[in-house]
Amino acid sequence: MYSIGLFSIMNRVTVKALRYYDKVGILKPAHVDAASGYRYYKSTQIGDLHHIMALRQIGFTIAEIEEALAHQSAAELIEEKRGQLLGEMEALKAQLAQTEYYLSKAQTPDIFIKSLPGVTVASMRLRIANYNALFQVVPEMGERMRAAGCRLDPLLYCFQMYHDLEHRVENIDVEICEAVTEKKPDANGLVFKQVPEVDAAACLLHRGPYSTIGETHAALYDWLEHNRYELAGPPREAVIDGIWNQEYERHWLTEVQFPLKATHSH
Amino acid sequence: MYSIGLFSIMNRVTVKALRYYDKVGILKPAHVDAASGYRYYKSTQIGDLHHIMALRQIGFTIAEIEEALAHQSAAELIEEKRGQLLGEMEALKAQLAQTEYYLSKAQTPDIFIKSLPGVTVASMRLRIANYNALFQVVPEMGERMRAAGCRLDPLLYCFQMYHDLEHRVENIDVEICEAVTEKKPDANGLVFKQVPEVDAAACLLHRGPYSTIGETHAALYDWLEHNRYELAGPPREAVIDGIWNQEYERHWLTEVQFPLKATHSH
DNA sequence: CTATAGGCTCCTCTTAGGGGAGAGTCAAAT
DNA sequence: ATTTGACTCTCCCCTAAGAGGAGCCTATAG
Repeated sequence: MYSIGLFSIMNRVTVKALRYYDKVGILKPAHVDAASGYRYYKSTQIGDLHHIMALRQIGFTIAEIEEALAHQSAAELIEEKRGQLLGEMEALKAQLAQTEYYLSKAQTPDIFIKSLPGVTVASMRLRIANYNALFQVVPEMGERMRAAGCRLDPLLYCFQMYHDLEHRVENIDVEICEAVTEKKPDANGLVFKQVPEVDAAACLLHRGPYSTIGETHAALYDWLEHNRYELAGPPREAVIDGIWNQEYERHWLTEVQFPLKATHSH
Repeated sequence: MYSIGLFSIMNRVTVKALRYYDKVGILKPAHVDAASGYRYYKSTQIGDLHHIMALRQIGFTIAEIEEALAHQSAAELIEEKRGQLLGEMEALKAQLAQTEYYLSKAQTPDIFIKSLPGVTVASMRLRIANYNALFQVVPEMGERMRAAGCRLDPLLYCFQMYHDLEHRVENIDVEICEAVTEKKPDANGLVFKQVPEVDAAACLLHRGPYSTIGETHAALYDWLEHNRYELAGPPREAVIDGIWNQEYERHWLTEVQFPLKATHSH
């Protein structure tokens, strides 16, 4: 019989941990003195402790250890843990790629991966000569929507999707979408539809005029490559602040969004 | 100005998180209504939030983000984070190798990596014909120690080190060590010395008689290979329960300890 | 017999928020 | 003007696996 301190030193496990394992019930001392409350361990318990520590070292939580001890067949639990570990590994690799990207660019992190909501939109898809044409088309679309009796969703998610397979500055295939509260019958060039949710999109804010938005797109394309992601849908530009809102172009704000799917690593 | 709910939806960050960022001071709302306490955010704060979320996504803690925001030069913090991530990656790889080892052996985890304490020992190094000779040598060593006036360390760490370069069953180069409270002058074959601490050793319990201890050694050698570790010193056997203690051989208990160093990966 | 080392319980603290209670507030519809 | 329902507020408790420490009790060596 060993006192807790001796058992702790023998096995290089802290006294705190041994008391905790007692409390949660995965390793109860062989004997507890009724009068003093002192815990005493037997040498046969060294094996039990080894087992617990071995499981801890492959990443089992205490609850999982409890289950493993009860169930007696650890194999499927280990298989499951292996799956978890592989998942964590992927996440770590992605983070590592990101750090390396920002270090190589000597840039402060500004690309944020988030999901995009599914929304009901009024949309118009058309081919425009260049970016400036948007300033004419968008207000006109607003007119038509008012005429159709649409109400904007308070979410205020208005964006353009670019359907060309690469970034263009002329003759652009663009779809303008504005979130609305409900669908109306298609009319006057307006098409109402449901844009599905996107699980993950890399988002980068663009500040300033439209003329330089190509740089922001380029930065995201560059990022895609370094981080082993692929585009999973047309790039979007979500308009946040613009001409109707801010007098100076340098205060304009647009979020460029690239829907993602992971490149199969290996 | 956006209410917290709208700002939350726009950026796909929970309201709880925004309140938390307010509380810890990394993102204070542009305006807080004095009467109602309502938080209002401006569109310029979207950029700040993006920055925070980008840092979070590469693994920065809130405290590190605070520092990054204050210091303004994120590069060295990112470099540091990269180092941390690489460390975590190594740990994960080790865990993964372990899970795969146990799955391949259809074995329940029982190998426990721990450090070994540095101790002052009385030692005798000699060549013995076979394992059984230990039962003669060890008690004799006890006699000599008593004669020399040694006192055993209450730690009770008594072990043999095997200096042969591979496991042997005959003509064994063994060093018997028993932890003592203080050094005495060397005499009568006893050598007093300091055994240094070992950072990491793979430990596996052997139950039962000495005759089968070779299997336990073999299991550890096998484990070494699968887990890309190398032996960093002579294997040890730490005696826990033995003939002086337990009548039946099947109750004997010995911990086999393999000092480790990591194989340089890749 | 006493000093001291070791053991006991109980409390708080750690991350980054999540869940919920109870109360107050805002904006649209009546 | 009022109602209603959706939002928002603060406050409290919860997480995992112990670490750190306070205050008190006990085992053991001299």
